[in-house]
Amino acid sequence: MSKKNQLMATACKLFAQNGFYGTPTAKIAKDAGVSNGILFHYFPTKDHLIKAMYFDVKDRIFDYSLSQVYKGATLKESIYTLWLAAVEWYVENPEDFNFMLQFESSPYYSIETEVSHRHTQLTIELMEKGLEQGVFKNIQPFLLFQIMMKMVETTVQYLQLNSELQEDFAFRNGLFEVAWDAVKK
Amino acid sequence: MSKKNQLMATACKLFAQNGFYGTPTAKIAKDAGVSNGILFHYFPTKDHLIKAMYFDVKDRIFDYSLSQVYKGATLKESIYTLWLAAVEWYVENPEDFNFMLQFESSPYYSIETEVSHRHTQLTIELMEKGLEQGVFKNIQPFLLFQIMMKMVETTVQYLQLNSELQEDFAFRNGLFEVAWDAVKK
DNA sequence: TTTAAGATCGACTAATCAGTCTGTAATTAG
DNA sequence: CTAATTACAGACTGATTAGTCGATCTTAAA
Repeated sequence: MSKKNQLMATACKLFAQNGFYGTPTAKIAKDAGVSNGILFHYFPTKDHLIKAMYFDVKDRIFDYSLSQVYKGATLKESIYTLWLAAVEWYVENPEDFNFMLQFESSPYYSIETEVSHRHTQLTIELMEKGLEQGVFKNIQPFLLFQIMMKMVETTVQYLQLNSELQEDFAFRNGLFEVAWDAVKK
Repeated sequence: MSKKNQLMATACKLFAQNGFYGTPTAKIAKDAGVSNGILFHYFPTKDHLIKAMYFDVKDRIFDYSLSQVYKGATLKESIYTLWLAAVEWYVENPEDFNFMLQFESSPYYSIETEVSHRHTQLTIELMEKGLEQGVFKNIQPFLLFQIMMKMVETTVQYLQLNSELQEDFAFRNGLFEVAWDAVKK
């Protein structure tokens, strides 16, 4: 792994443990096994690092999600696949999850950056399709997207607290149905 | 307002704007119009202040919620009232909302503190009642509680972005039905 | 009136930390 | 082979900031 990625991975872990506030750049560099200077070589400021990490996580989830969907899937299948991919990614990568949680409720986050990402756009397109087909309640597509994503959050958080359920497919499927029932007409 | 409350209110606003990280204690004291020293007279450390604020907000919401529920309400009515009270409180007090959002995804937060609060306990009791009556899907009461609370979050966030909907009762009711459809059998 | 306890102030400090700087290896290009 | 660019190290610093401290004021009890 490149030192840049090493730094981001270490930062992710430390941020999840101690928060942005409680994590000095020096410690990130030290734990990553690189020099202090190199951090600021790749990221002009700590804030740049944090923002870069956000896009990095988003990108990785998006790539994984795309690898899971298949052509010819029905609308519900596609949404299910995207939903589940997000859940599984976060269960496998809890640091990513905790980082995102923190980031999205911090002053760094803005809706614009969220909406601009391909992952969001793809999901919203699916929601629009569902609205056209009349399968969803009459709710703006972005809000539908938010509702589904919040259910991902809820699911992952619950799985973190009850790790014995992490292999339980039925449980996850059940929670997808909860999310689906929420938005379906 | 006492200086202690003055400090908490100011801290709430500043934390919402700049995050825990970006808000020095000196600025909190200055903006609150009190001395630096008095902050540490009431709160031994910045962390104590942050945790005290969490319980303060929780308490205030709980008091408000209780004032809204009435005896003889059906189960769904009670849950609706609690749900709506939370939404309205946060819409009226956006700093409280942003503070809680940040707090609950920070390392300060733990499930134990959440569960120990009367507000959580009351809501969970209602969920248990609903399970007995067979109106909910077969899901642990705490998870039911989480799902409802996440829908509060989603609703408030959306209302913050679309302030023209803040007076729209139909919209809020609609979103409660979304939440209800999610958990009902 | 005296006394004690808490409230309030603001200057001060010790430590921390984001970001700089200078110099050196490694890599790439010409 | 050489020049230039990029990767990397780690000591250093200026600014910031959490928390301290002693002094003064207020309140209320005794």
